[in-house]
Amino acid sequence: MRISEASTKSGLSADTIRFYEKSGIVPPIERGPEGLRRFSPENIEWLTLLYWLRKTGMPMKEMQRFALFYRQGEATVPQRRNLLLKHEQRLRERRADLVRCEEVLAYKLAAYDRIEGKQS
Amino acid sequence: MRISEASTKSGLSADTIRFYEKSGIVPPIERGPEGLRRFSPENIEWLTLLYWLRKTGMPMKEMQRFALFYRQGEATVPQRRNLLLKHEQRLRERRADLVRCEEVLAYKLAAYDRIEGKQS
DNA sequence: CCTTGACTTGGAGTGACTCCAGACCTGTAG
DNA sequence: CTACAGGTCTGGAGTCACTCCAAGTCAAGG
Repeated sequence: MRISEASTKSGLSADTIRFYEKSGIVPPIERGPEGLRRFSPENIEWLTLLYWLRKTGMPMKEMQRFALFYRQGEATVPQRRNLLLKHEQRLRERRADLVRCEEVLAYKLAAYDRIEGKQS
Repeated sequence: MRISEASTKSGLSADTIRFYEKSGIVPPIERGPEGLRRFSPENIEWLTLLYWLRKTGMPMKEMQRFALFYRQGEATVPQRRNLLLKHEQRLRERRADLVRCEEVLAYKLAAYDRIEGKQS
């Protein structure tokens, strides 16, 4: 399949996919005889994983390391597991931040309610 | 108090505070006779709120609008409330993303377990 | 044959910082 | 009194992770 379909299936924009390929986060994609990229189902699975990792804040450098391990085959599974575990940790921290921010907002909104209550 | 203390109390770096002042997200801070910024407790409260808003992904443009309303006084409380409610919505979406990503990671980690199980 | 539309590349632009050079005070130690 | 360290100032360059654009190629439809 071509880049637009790969984009809708993975969630990444066509530009981002090309950019990731240039940066080595996505392996060089096969090309058809006309020079267009032809994506395999594995490519899509990889892109979709990248979509979630970046959406939840994994930095590019870490994605690059992850991609490097991925290209080196199954021997690197322990390293890859470590990277994912580290990211899980990050997710927990982010969730704590969200909860903390919700509290701050609730406090602010309550203050607004008091101000508006006074006015009316 | 001066900028380093404002930084540790709010969580924003001194550079970011200066950058926010240039961008109008923070009102112009009072200066002492030597030209150094002197932060009031209100300044700190505002910076701390900004710290949480940006940490949870509010874009700068929205912070600018929020700051503009803030400087226009209590009459703009309804608009400010709307912005915060919109951000609350964003928080919920982000939390859903985190949860979804945790599922994806759990699935991947389980796949790694199967691979390693085969090897050993 | 001509147009439409998806795709290609390289490069410029954007958002939100982050870092740095060089200058200026202020306070302490010698 | 001088030397030096520490904190702050400004303006501007650098970074990260895209995002958009111009100019070109190609394939299919009318």
